[in-house]
Amino acid sequence: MNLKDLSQHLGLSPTTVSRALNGYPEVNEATREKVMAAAKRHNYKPNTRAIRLATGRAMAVGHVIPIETRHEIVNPIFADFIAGAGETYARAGYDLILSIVPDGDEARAYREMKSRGNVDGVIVHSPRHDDFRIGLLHDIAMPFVVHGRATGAALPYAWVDVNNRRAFHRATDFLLDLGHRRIGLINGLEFMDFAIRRRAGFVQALTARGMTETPALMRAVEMTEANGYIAARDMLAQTPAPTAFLVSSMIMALGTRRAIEEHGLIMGRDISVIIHDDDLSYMQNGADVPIFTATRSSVRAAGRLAASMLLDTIANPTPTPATHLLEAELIIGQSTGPAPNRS
Amino acid sequence: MNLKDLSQHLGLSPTTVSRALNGYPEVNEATREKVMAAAKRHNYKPNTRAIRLATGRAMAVGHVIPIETRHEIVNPIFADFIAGAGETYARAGYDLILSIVPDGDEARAYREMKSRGNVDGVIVHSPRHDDFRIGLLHDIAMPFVVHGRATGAALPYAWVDVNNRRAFHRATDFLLDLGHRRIGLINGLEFMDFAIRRRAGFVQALTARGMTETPALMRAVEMTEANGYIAARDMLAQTPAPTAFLVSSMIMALGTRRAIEEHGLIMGRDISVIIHDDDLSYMQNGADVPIFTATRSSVRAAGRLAASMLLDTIANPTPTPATHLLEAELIIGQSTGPAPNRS
DNA sequence: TTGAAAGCGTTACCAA
DNA sequence: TTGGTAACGCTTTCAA
Repeated sequence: MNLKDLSQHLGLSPTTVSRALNGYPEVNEATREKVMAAAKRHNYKPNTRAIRLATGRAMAVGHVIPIETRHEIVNPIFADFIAGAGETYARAGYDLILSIVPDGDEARAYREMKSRGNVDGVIVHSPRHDDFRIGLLHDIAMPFVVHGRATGAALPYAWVDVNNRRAFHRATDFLLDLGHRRIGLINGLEFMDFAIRRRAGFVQALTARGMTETPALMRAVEMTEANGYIAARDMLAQTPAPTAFLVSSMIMALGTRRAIEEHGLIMGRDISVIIHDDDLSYMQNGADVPIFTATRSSVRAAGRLAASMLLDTIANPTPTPATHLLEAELIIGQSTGPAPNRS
Repeated sequence: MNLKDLSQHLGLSPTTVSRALNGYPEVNEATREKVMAAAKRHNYKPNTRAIRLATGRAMAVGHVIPIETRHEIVNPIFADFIAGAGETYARAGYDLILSIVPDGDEARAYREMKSRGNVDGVIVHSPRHDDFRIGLLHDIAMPFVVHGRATGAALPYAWVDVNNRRAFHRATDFLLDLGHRRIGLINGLEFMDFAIRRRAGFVQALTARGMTETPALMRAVEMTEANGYIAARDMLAQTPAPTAFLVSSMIMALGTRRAIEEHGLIMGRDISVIIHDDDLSYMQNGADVPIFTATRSSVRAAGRLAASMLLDTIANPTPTPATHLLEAELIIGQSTGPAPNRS
């Protein structure tokens, strides 16, 4: 059943039927109702391919996940975020195109998206510091919203981000309140924007209490289980050892836990650990709080927000990009106790 | 730059240019070369929207992730699998459309995809036992490949699956070889196909050694951290307690670990744990082996395989669906030791 | 308020 | 081997 069929059934022209269905004001209300009813009755769905060609819009948004091909780093697909964005797209009749792009030819990939015209805009994930994609997308006039921030970018751009700085400030405060004085920071590599912000929050919290950061208790490493292990192991070997850890990802925390156990300590009893991870799709909502404390944001809501910002931009391009900083939600597990009385 | 522009530049008809570019045999080689050169020079990319309408193909594949809306269960987005599939699509010029579908109106969603014509086929994720989607997709003539299996389905269908039964058989064997005699199975709910197969493998391994399964040491629960905790806690409270656990997901294993620690035991020293999880995108490849043993498959390769099966089916529909059973790769962590000498 | 016709950028059929 | 023309299913402009 296509538009022509439907209009013939109704004894109307395709034009009128199209207008009725798309809510144009100039159509007679009686006609509109007849058309709507018939459309529903015959289960008419407009053909997306035809709409796309006729309107010149792709009715699709690309989510671009860059993957690091040189090393074994595969960036996560931000499941919660994307699920949230998907809700928004579905409501607006847009498709979500997931694009896994090897970092070697990202520029080519974006340009091709543009010239092939199969997306109206993109969400940029995993921004790096001063990310080149911002300039590129500007150049090719591809609407976009960044999931995260890219400090150092010369041009303004729209973004949605979790307040990483504040999250780490609060997490650090929390540990300081418990009496911890030697807190180890296990952070991601600091070419990633969020890693810089997280460290800043950590340091600020210490400074605010008249303390200074100890370089020996700070690591910035590739976020892998092995590196989480090494970082924690090395810090635990110091005298005095840290009494708490602040870990910048779930993956690294697996390694951190291993080091702690190898050291003969029990996490949450002998040593406190706070983990921050934005992609907690593998943990459940609500009651499923792990043994340690986790700081997290409403990632799904962030996805919805970013998506509607992008759709807005596509509909009416504005010179001043919108930005949204979301506060992370702090979740306290049961077993993160006070600082142990160890020297 | 579109086809018309390009053909005018060349002094040829759009028809000929199209044929030259698409490798039709009837075009003069000299002409073809001229056309190719001009296309490259002018950086001509055919407009996807037009191709789609003209050919009637969507040049896109849908990956449908059902989400459980009644409970808080959000099915994972199989990052590795999808990344693998994405590679295949990219090579073939297809888009990957990620579709998050609330389980309430899945049928509607599939029918709409069909009538709107924005995908040529779909990958079905997270099949349930006797999944209704197989019949549905058959009815609406939508090509599909299932990621997993749906035992009990009346119709034949194409699938790619990990050999869950064998994986659990081998994992159980491994523990038995270490001397364990009381092994707790913490499994997912058995309306999910893989959960049934995993239990079968576990039971078969016991049976093969003349042992019988102990119902008190087997749980089938919703795969959450909390349930992993409860299951393990309850089993540990029994006398005699299990000396090992076989856990059916990473999420549940977090809870299992918590229960073990609360019980005053150290995982890998006092008690062995094997975790099986197909979606290990958050662990890195290679050396990053956690403290416990993990059984995993080459999920990315499975995604590539499923994708090319689907593209084949789309290109030339065959009555006999292809099926592929992949062996899981067994990864041994350092600390899973022999059975403790506890009664 | 409705309709006819052109157009979107390709492919595909039929002639030449 | 090449070209003209219709077709894909809608939207949009222009007339009525």
